[in-house]
Amino acid sequence: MRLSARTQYALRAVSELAAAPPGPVPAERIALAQHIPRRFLDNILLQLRRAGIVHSLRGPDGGYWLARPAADITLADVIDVVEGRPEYQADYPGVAQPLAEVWNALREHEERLLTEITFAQIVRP
Amino acid sequence: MRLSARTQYALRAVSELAAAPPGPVPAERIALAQHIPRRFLDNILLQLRRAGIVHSLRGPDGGYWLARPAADITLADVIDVVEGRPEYQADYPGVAQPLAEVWNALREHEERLLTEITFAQIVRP
DNA sequence: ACATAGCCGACTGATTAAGTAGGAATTAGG
DNA sequence: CCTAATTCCTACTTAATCAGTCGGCTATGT
Repeated sequence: MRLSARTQYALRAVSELAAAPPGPVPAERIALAQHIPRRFLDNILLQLRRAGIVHSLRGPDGGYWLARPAADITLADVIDVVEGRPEYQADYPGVAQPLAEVWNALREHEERLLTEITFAQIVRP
Repeated sequence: MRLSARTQYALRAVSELAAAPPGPVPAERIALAQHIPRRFLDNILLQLRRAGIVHSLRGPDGGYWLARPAADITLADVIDVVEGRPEYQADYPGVAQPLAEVWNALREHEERLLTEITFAQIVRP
């Protein structure tokens, strides 16, 4: 379960939005709260917006907020956007073939967890 | 659960050794059976030998074999050698803190599976 | 108008991944 | 001893990915 810094930042940013009271949260606030490099965060939030995870508003009192209720956004939703769907295929010849089933089992377990946990659960443990 | 090509090759090579009758198996044979670039495989087998996973013998009729019974070598044993132990640490401020526990849960499940499955199980499913 | 935000593509420097190259050392058989 | 098979070892190369950074533009509320 390797997650890039970018992905972890994205998850933390969304957590921050999920925990915030309604209304736009400026990127600056998120950056400070989660110790994320400001410019990099911009970049990530842009990606999340394009994917429809968050909405945004420019100008004073602008910022970002969740496009859906936190209970409807799973960890997998965010990871998929930032990390991209992993193409998995196994060409394991002969005796090594059973290895592929181990990866499948692991991947499924991972998938199940990540699609079950929402940000509502994260911010209210 | 991201595994580098190197790691997957290592696991497949060990599987091949686990499935072979007693006696040295030349790298060439493994490379052919598993479609692994020959030189690269050399490299990997060297690492496995240094880690004490396999033994080797040079010269004609030389090759590699498992240092221990296949039932005593787990997937984790090989992965740890090739991939190196992952340093995990989480500095998840504030509301994002619960994320860390999700990673822990995933990592533990992964760990459990990988340390339980041996190459004896892989080659005799 | 002005300050405060987000929007956007391009760029950079460091690290890792995936092999390759060239040859030296060892072993068995004749 | 000679030869062929095979492992051993260091170093190199090439491409991709990662983790940001930069410069400037655009929208919005007061």
